[in-house]
Amino acid sequence: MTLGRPREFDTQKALDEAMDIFWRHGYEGATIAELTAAMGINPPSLYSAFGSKEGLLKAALDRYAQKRDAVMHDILSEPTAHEVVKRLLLQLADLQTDAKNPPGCLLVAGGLACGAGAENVPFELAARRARTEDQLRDRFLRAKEEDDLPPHSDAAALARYLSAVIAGMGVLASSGASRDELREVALLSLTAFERKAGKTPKRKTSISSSKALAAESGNLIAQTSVRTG
Amino acid sequence: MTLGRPREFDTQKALDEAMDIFWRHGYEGATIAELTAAMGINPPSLYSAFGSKEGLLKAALDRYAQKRDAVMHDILSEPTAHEVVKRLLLQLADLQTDAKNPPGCLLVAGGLACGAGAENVPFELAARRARTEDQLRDRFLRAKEEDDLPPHSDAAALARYLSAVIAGMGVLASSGASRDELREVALLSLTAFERKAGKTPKRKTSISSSKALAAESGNLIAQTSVRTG
DNA sequence: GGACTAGTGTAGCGAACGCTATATAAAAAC
DNA sequence: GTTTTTATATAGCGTTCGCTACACTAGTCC
Repeated sequence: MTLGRPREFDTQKALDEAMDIFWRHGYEGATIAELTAAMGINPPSLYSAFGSKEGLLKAALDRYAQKRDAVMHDILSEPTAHEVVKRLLLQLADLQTDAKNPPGCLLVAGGLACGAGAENVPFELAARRARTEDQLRDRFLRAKEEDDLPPHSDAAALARYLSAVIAGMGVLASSGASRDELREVALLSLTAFERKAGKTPKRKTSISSSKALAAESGNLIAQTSVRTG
Repeated sequence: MTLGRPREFDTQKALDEAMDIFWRHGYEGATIAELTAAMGINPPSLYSAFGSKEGLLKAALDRYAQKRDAVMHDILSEPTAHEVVKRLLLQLADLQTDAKNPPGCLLVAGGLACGAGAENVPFELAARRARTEDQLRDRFLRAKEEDDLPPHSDAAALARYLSAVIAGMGVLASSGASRDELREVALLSLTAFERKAGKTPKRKTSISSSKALAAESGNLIAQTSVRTG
């Protein structure tokens, strides 16, 4: 034991609860009272452990990144860029609609635009999103070296495109899109990573989504109008 | 003149200013003090004209939709789905990085997740986003009827995919992406709307972005790391 | 044991929040 | 003119915000 009275709460469990609140209500929408209630502690414990509300957010984001990196590591080790992207997007469709988490992505729902006194929160979230983009860019650069992607392809642009799709899926998910709807978006996004006919014998579905999901399309309009209402 | 003392401020100009504040700081980050200062009025005038902070947001969103519909009307009248999408995405890349507005999209930056007492703000924004998605779906249904899109294509899924891309571009823009970076995303997104070889003689660039933008790719990594910093 | 260090619970700080009571000013109605 | 109606400016309402002073407790160190 280090010194003084030992901490009575589990830091990581508390951070998981804080993460959930930030995710669900955004940084500015999450109040200290709500956070401490969810974490099962009192304000002084929060401030002695994390310094400030923003410090708590950063600690929660670190934990978020930690979990995400574990997933990303597996995905990035897929043999081809196409498989990396396909698995990444389909897994994100699952994660962003997983009932264990709030819908969408913490790095997007946390707050894209904040008020006075929280100006660097959007910046902080953007930095975390950029990390994933950088990982993808590096993976695509490797794919070019391996002749997996054509030499004229722009790894940075492809990574940025994926970054946009991922964020967009997060927005859709946070407004109630279903898992299958997100999977359709994922499969359509994949089009940009398909080798064109003549280069390789492989040909995938082009404009429509996969057959497996086609049956779902009947009620999508109804679901869309629910989101609209 | 109707009755009583006439209003001294221009409602639409005031709404434009309010829109700017909501756009820049989000719903929860925008304070009444900041809004009234930007609108050049005092709180009682705001509340007599718009009822509440949320009422002001809705009025600002109505004005936003009004401007957006004017743009959408022209775009949707392009002859083919491909041209609709191309013009839409490229124009959005311009709009979301136009110095006359805050970066990104009000319907995304306004608030994806809000705290207690503002629960229906994210819902309201989602409904406005869904409207654009519905317009696109209807346009793609028409394109199918005109044999402009293949009969097996899923208009709703394509519209949802675009909705994701648009939102994603908004996220990127709000974290400082440049106009050219967004244009690259737009062109890559367009891949999902290209007829495949064998169907039509036309062939566009496949994986890399257009040649016109290729020259920009050299400093994109640097710009990305600025976003990261 | 006593000194020291650090976490916990209560209770509440000052500031900012969304919003409004009140008095006054500017127009139409008569 | 007087009355009626609505907008404006000042000033401040009650509440909630992020955060902390304080007293106390649970440990290590000697």
